[in-house]
Amino acid sequence: MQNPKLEDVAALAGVSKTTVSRVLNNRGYLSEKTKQKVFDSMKALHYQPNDVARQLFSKETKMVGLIFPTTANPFFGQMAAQLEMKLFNAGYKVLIGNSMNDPLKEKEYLQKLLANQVDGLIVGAHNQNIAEYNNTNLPIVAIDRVMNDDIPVIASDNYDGGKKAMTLLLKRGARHIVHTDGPTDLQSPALDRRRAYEDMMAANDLPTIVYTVALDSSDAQKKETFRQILKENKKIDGVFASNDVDASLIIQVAAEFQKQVPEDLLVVGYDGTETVRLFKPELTTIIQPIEEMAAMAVSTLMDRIEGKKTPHKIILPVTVHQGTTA
Amino acid sequence: MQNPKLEDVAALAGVSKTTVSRVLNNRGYLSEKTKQKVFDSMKALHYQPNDVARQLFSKETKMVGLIFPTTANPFFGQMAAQLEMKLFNAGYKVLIGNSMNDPLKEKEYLQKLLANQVDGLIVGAHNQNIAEYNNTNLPIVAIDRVMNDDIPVIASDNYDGGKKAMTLLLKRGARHIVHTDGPTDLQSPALDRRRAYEDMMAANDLPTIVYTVALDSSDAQKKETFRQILKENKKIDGVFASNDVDASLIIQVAAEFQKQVPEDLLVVGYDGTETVRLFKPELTTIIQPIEEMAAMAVSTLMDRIEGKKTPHKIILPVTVHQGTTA
DNA sequence: GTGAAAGCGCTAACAA
DNA sequence: TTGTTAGCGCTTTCAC
Repeated sequence: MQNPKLEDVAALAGVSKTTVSRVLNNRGYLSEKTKQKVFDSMKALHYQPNDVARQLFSKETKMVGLIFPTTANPFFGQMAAQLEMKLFNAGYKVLIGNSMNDPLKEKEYLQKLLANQVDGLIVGAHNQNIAEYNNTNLPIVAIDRVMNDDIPVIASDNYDGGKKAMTLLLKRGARHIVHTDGPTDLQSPALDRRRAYEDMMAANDLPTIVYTVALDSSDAQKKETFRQILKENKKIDGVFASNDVDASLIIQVAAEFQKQVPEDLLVVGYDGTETVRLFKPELTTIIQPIEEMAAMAVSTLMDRIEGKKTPHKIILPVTVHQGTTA
Repeated sequence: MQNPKLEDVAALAGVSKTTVSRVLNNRGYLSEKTKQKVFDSMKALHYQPNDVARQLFSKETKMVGLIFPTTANPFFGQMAAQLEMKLFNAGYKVLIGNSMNDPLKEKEYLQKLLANQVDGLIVGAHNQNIAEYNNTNLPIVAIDRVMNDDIPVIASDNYDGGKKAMTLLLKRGARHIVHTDGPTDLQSPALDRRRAYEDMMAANDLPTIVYTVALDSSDAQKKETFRQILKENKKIDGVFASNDVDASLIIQVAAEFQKQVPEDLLVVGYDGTETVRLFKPELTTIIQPIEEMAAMAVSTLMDRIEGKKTPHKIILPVTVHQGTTA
């Protein structure tokens, strides 16, 4: 049999659709007897209200779209899990899209999510020039990404994180420090890490050496870049990587070059997910407060959905995970 | 302004709703001129069809629900990412729910997803006795979990994986081998790993030592269990852990006991995600073919949705990642 | 306390 | 080639 509908319940209980709807939503005056009859009929038919019909009427879906590069990356996987938990507690379901750093895919997702009438969006993906984000007045919150003046950004204190990382390297005596970075044309708060690097190097009269790593390059391609770094910079004695994946790859490549970490090369990563701290506790890294960021993202989105004013930028503090690599 | 609807487009273009709908779905005969008029009006109004209304009519949402323990775990994070990609390519959106190994939450999710009229479900969560799974004739596919006779299971070859792990340990001379396992009351194909362990130990006339690790215990709690293991089994020289997280924790605990890996203790893990191979390449582990499993799960689900018959059990081969821990 | 009827935005028979 | 009308399953005025 097809799924029973409200009408079937009404027929079985011998009441009108209105009454069943009232019981369902606990609205208006109802005699106990009627209520009971209706409940019994619902049970008997295994009745399940159809949310799609409700959504059409109420014009809200209680769904939030998440657009992230990929949950396969521990940072985003953990962020997604935290967001999902907090949205669940706020009564929202989560429609997820992994953009894989592909602008086309991101655009398609955005369209699908809009078509699906999501009540809000949390974006952690990193593509440029997706005009559609501006064409909508859907509540949106960005994570670690500046989208436009109207979309609030949740970020960790990237400048301070960069300073902390550099302090570690400089204290341990590194002088020829390389920084790996994402594309600089992205308006990302993560650029503050680079600024901190540059400022600290300048303050110590040291020349900066920055390599850009494309977001969509494979691990193999990244390794090739890192081999290049080691070849081109014989005196390199420190690396401030913009994330823990890059840091790990660099450590692997360093081994190929017979460079010991930390003896010959100090390495500091970035992100400090639980996963990396579990699997690679020796990696010194800057911990982003994922849970707090998720909490702020969700509460900010809820504020937006309720039409409240929200700050444009929310910055949360980072901490250091002291391993042995720096 | 509110989102424009089909009617607004029709009015602006000076045609009927039907015509606009036809243009939208490219159905029936339409003059080029009319089409153009309609397209222009859609552009002018930034028209976006409302999928909720379409879903109500078509009775399909093109959404698939995913119920997993948590995407924060690399195995599930990668599995979710792969499933999402493949479902996207098949034209489906993904509603995700992290059960956090909480039966109540899993039940709530299931209800929400059913209410939301998802077209299918892929379940990787591990709770027992959720009757609702049987009460529905929604197409469902399970990953690494036996749910009932009617729900197809996608799993990797756990028995062979267990054998491979044990072979590694035995070859390197381990004799007092402990196995850590999930709860045995779950009807999980992962139990085959344990069977393989028991069979191999028996074949070598060795006594089995199995510890059960609750799924919802924290890393700290797990570590406590592992300290116990080392205390209670002074002669232990090998561990076959049921997953890489446990393996990592055991290695950490072993260090507390001044046990060197692999000199004093051989360790083999399970799962072999890209993440663990990146962050902890030294860990010898059994690689589950996540991508292939995701592909089979999706194609099986599609078959189910189309009403085709599907095999009840699909088993995919595992491989060994040879590190230095065994 | 309860019901009849209209409508959420869309699609598809059936006409024209 | 295009329009009229009914209806997807639900909620809510408004009337009794």
